[in-house]
Amino acid sequence: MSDSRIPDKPDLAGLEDTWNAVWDETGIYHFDATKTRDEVFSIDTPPPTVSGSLHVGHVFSYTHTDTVARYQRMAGKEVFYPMGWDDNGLPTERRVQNYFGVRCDPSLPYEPDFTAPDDAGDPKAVGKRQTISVSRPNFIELCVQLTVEDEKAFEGLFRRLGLSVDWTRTYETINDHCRRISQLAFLDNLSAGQAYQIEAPSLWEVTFQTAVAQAELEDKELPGAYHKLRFRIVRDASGATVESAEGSDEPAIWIDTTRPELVPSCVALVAHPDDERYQPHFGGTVSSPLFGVEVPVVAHELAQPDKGTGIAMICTFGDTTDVTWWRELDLPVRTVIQRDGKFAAETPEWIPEGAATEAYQRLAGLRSKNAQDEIAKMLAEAGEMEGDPRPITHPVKFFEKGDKPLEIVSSRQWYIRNGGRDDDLRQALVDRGDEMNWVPSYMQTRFASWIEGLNGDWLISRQRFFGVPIPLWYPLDAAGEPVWDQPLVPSEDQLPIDPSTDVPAGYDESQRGQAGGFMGEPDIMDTWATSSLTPQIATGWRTDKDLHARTFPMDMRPQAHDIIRTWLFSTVVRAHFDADDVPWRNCALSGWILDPDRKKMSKSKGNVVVPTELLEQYGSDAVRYWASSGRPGTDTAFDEGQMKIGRRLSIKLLNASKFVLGFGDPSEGIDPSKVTDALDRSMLDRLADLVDDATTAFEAFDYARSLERTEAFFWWFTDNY
RNA sequence: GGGCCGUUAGCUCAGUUGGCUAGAGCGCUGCCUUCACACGGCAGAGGUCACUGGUUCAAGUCCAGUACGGCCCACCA
Repeated sequence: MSDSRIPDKPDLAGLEDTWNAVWDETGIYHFDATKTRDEVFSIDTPPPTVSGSLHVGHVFSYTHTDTVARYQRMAGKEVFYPMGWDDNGLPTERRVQNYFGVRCDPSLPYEPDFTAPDDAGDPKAVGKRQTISVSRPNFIELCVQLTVEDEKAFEGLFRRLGLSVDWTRTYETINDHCRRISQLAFLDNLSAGQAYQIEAPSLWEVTFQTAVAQAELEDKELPGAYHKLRFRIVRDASGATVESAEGSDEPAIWIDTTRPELVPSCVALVAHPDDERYQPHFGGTVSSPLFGVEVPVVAHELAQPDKGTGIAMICTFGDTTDVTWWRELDLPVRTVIQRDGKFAAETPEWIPEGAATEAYQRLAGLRSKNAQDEIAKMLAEAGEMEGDPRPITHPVKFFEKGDKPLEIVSSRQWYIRNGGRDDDLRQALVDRGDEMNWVPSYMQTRFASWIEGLNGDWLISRQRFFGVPIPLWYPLDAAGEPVWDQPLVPSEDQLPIDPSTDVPAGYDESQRGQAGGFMGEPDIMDTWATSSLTPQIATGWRTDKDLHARTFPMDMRPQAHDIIRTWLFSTVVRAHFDADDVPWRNCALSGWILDPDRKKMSKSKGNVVVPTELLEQYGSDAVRYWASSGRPGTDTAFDEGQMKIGRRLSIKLLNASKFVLGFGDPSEGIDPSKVTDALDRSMLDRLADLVDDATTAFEAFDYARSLERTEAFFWWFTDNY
């Protein structure tokens, strides 16, 4: 250190560029792949979604991880710190569609010479131009083409923020490597019996027309209404026909339902076995209003005597309880709502001809909401509904990215076992939580309670077009029907494949869709099916055994607490199967950035604060200072005041450094044991305590505590020493 | 309905196994253009530690309960 490096007037401006250039030239953050596992600290960095832009929340949580990375490096560890970009999923799919004016059609063949339209990216062209259909491989190419620009911008911002990432180690979740790992892991799961397909009722999004998983659900409080409907009693428990007594009302059971439109798919009425009001009717039958379909009255302990009239109609399927009842009581399937969310045009075969069919035809083609209004009218006209519907609000299940209530339809889907239907596996996964250190510790409770509350396996197939394809084909029998249970599996060296354009061994393209030929699996995998493999992707599982051995299980997974049930849990499931181990030793959960606009400064600001502006205005160190003041797992208010303080602290630090360096060249070295002045020794003691304190804090991933202590010491040092 | 977290100065928050008159920063008041720093320094005002009980020589800290705020989960009749 020479005096010429000490400026007369220390200034923050340009520090980021200066040091980024040095870091780049020296490759100081490049991973040294010769270090052994115990010398390495490896980080499973969350890949941000590259559609859209980074926001202050990213700056916040990625800074936390970076402080830990830098601490570990100072503590002597070789830090493995890669970065991924997530370009799977609906947001990217939509963005590619709009940007290029294309639509993914897996039935089309790959066109190697396809180029994007000239007006790609032109906002004026959106919605006006003719949509071009392209094959899935072409669509993926366009996605990569579009996201590479975003990735550059993201990388630029992260570099400016000072993240000590190894920028030579990046991945995109849709690239060949990730598709390969994703398909490889799936095929492993398949051969181990951990992945399976089944035709079963599952939650269905009618807008996107795809199945969704339990982890992607969200409850919304919606207005609804109880409709009290009459089911006439047909037979008693002995099977004898029940006649109405002379002059009195026909004997009937009244039920309350919020979904009267599902009366045509009613398969039974259910009440609690202990409910004395309905015990006499168990084993008997009733006739559904309007449609006159005779259904049994059954008993099941899930029925709640205090809800509605205490007896419910079971429809296939109105809600997840219906699925349970249908399965456990061995009831038939009578589906009326199709995958597009509309009532089937054809009158179902179980509905009698005549008035019942006429009634059904008034519902045919309608969506649930309209059908509900229509049937309420009919029920009222027919005198089958008592009084008016009684408005209530109730929770309704939605896909977290959807805007229509989910329906339940029966379809063939792929699942990965996750303990939802297997107590031993469930317990094994809960126990994996004990093998990991949780920061903050109470987050483990969320992990465990999510697993304990699972009610089915992980549904990974999606009826979408963009994503990592399920790497299978099916032979077609002589009648041209797929033989689902004999999938054609690609070999490992073929991966990644796209069954919509690639051909299984022993077949040629001309046999696609032909009797005696083959068909590709049409579904893709859920984005989490790939994201759950980020440790495997980053560490070179099955592709770079040497690197994998030096970095896996990883040391740290930083992530937000809202995706414990999705990303964190699914990653644990995958590592449990793939490695019989945990994916990482430490889970560091970060909190949210609370929007200050909600509190007070919404209009006064007017414009959205983007991270680049913050970094310009306050400097990276100041923004990092603010981020680091948010304690692990704690939601933190966006606070420019903290950034101002951070900026002052940074300047103070530069000036104090200048002052200290003015005393001479510190590289001469000072032996602390030779310091005799009481004042000096006192300061050094205090410093040693601080180092202990900060080290302890960082070992526990508590960067905020470390900052607080260090800052306090620094002010004491400059003021008093 | 079940569970988790929180409630300390006007604001944002520290307070680690219970232990000296409860701390910091911001903001506020007053003073200081001292040669590292006015992007600074010094001094000061400001708190029934949500509430109620309990354990203890001693409780912001432990226990029980209550209230309020937030989050997660739950079978939509």
